Amino acid sequence: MEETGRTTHTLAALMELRKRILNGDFPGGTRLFEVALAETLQISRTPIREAMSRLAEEGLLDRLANGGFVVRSFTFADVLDAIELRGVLEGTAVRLAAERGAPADALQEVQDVLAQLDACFGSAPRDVDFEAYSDLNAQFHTLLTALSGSAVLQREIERATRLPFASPSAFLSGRTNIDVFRQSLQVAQEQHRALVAAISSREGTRAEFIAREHARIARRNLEYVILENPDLIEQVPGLALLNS
Amino acid sequence: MEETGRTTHTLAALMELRKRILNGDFPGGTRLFEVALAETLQISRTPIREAMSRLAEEGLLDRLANGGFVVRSFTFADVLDAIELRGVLEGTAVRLAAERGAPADALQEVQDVLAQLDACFGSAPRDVDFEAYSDLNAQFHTLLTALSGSAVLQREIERATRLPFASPSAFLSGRTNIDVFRQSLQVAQEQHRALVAAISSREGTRAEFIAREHARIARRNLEYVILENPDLIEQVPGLALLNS
DNA sequence: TTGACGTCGAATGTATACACTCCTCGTGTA
DNA sequence: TACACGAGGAGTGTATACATTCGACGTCAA
Repeated sequence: MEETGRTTHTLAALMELRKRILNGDFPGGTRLFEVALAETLQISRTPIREAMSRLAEEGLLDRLANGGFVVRSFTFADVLDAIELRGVLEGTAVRLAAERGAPADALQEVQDVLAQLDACFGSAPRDVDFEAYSDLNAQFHTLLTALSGSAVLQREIERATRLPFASPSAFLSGRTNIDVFRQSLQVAQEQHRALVAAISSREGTRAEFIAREHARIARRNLEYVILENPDLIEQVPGLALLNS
Repeated sequence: MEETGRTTHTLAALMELRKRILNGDFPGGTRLFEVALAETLQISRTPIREAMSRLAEEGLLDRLANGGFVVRSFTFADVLDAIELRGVLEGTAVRLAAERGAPADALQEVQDVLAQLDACFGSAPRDVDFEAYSDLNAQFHTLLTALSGSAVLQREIERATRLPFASPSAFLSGRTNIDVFRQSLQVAQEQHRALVAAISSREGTRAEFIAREHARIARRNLEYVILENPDLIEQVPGLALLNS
C-alpha cells in the first residue's frame, strides 16, 4: 500500500474513513458531509476533502452532481461481478504473457512463489497456513499480471482487484473456519500450477481459460459460504457494507 | 459528460488542464505544480488541487509518493493495449448479455441505433457521414455494455474507454481522410450486426469473440494509420501526448 | 576527495474565513 | 387550495495565510 509513508491528516482521514465504510458504519447511499466529518475527526475540511477524493478514486465513494460524496452501494451481485471481472482481466494478462512470451527471470520468480505456496500446505487436507498463504497468493497474482508486459492492463487489474471482495480469499481465509473453503485452496493451487505451465508453453488460450475458472471457483465459494452462513455479513469486517 | 453543469473554477481548471495535457503542452512525465498553474489560470491553488485530483481519477495524471502530480506517460504500445483492453471488457459485457439474457426493450433500443448507423452509409464505399457515425457508434457501444446487466462491469468499461484513444474511431474519423479507415467502417458495421444477432440468440462465446475481433480491427487500423502517417501524431490533438 | 551535516527554499499540507449555490420552508396572494 | 416568491440555512466552492516537509546545495572536517 502507499499509505505507509509520512503521516499526514489526509492519510489518517483516508484510512479512518475507509475503515468505517468497509466496517459498515456508513451504509451504501449515505451522504458524507465535510463539516460533520471534520468535527468528528478533529481536523479541518481540507484533508477531509482530499481523503474523500481519493476514496472516490478507489471506488468506495461516488461524487454527486453538485458536489459532495455518497457511499457507493454494493449488492451481493456486485461483489460476484467484481470477482468475475477480476477473472476476465487476469485471464487477459496471462493470455498476453503466454502470447507475447514472458521473460525467463520473471517467470522464474513466479515459480518460486508457487513453491512457497506449496509449503503452506501440510499433510492433512485441512492443514493450511492461512496467513502465509494469503500474502503469497496476493504476491503470486501480482507477479502473474506483471508477466503480461502491459502496464495499462496491470494498472486496471490493480484497480479492479481493490474493489471490495474482488479477492475473497484475502479476507475470508483468516477469519473463517469453513471446511469447504480450506479444501478449495488445494484446487486453487492446482490451477496456479497449470496456469504457470500454460504460460511457459505459450498456450495463451488455455492460460486464459484456467484463470477464468480460477476466479469462477472463488466466486462460487464465496456464494456458497455466504448463502450457508448469512450471518457472516455482519461478522466479517468489510462485508458489512453490502446492501442486500 | 458531467462537466456541463454549473461553471466553477474547479471545472474550468479541469477542462483546461485536460485540454492542455491531451494537446501535448505537458509531455508525459512533466510534473505539474499547484502554484505555477494557479498563477497561469489566475485562480487559487484550491480548485487546481481539486482538478488535478480528478485528472488522476481519469488516469491522465499520476500521484507522486510525497505529494504532487506528474503527467502520465503513454507510449504507442499503451494505446494499443488500451484498445485491446476495451475489446476484452466489451467482450465480457456482451457475453454476459447473451448468457444472462438481455431485456427485450433494451435489445430493441440497440437494434434502433444499429439501423441509424446503417443510415450513415451512402451508396459509394467511401460515402460515410462521419460526424453522425461517431456519435451513434459511441451510443451503440454504451447501450451494448448496459445489456450486460452488471453495473460494476459497465462502470469499469466507461473508465477504460476514457483512456486516451481507447476508441480510435472517435477522434480519427472526423479528422482524417484515410481510405482504409473509411472502408473499415463497413466491416465494423457488419460486426455490430453480428454482435447483436449473437446476443439475441444467446450465443455468449460467439458474441465475446466478435467483440474482441471488433477491437482488434480498430487496433490494427490505428496501428496502420499511424505507421503510414507518423506526422498525424503532431497534427491530431490528443495524440500529441504520446511519448514514443 | 568524500562524506556528514545544516541551512535554505520550493512545494505541498492544513486551517479558516468568506462567497456562492441550491434546497427547503414558510408566507403571501389569486 | 394551489402556486409563486423570497428569505434563510446547510453545504460546498474559493482564497489565502501559515505550517511542514523534503531535497538541493554548500560547508566543513576527516
